[in-house]
Amino acid sequence: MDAQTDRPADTVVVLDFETTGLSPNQGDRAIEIGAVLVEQGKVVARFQELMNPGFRISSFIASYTGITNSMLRNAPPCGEVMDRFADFIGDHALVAHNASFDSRFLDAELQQIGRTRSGAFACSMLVARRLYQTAPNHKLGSLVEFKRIPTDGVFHRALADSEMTAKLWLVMLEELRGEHGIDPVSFPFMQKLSRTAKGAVPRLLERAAR
DNA sequence: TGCCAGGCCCTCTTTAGGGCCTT
Repeated sequence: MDAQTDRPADTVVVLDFETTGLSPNQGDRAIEIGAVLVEQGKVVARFQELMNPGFRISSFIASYTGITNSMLRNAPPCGEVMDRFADFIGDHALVAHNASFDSRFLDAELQQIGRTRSGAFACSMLVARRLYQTAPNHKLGSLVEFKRIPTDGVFHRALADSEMTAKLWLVMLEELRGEHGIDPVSFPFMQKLSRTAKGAVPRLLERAAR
């Protein structure tokens, strides 16, 4: 397996942002980053830091995340945290639930400090939409419940959500290996699966099987 | 004052509209 072009899907950084809103283009900023480094299917490192966006967060965000203005008052600024986080992710492949959201914030925050990422993104939500077409919906919490993945009951905090996303990701990889006979599962295959029309998913899985 | 995300994906589609998902 080519280390650069065909990386294994079980060695990734799974990340999750809590933010002041939905769009960095509208001035929203990150307020917390959580991530786990997964190597060969095992969590080997964790990253979690609050960061001060430089303005007060709304009561909605405080209520939604449990992160308050007083918690952020003495937190380091976004740039300082993101510089450390960029070192944490290195050139690893990246995974997030609804990756288009987290990739926008990651790239916007890195741009603020003149850094970039090299790792490609995959989206656990898009893969889950293909694999679990009978799930009631594809919210992270619903999928965790659907797959009976144990949790500590914490939701909408960055590290907890990244841990749950990592567990969901590994469950999907295990099903692709065990039930569909695809081994090894490469990161590019997961990206391809996430972009395959739902009706064509069975044929893709069949072709990829041993 | 009024407006305000963006990408994916389905369908009563493709010269479009609206729900889902993330905070």
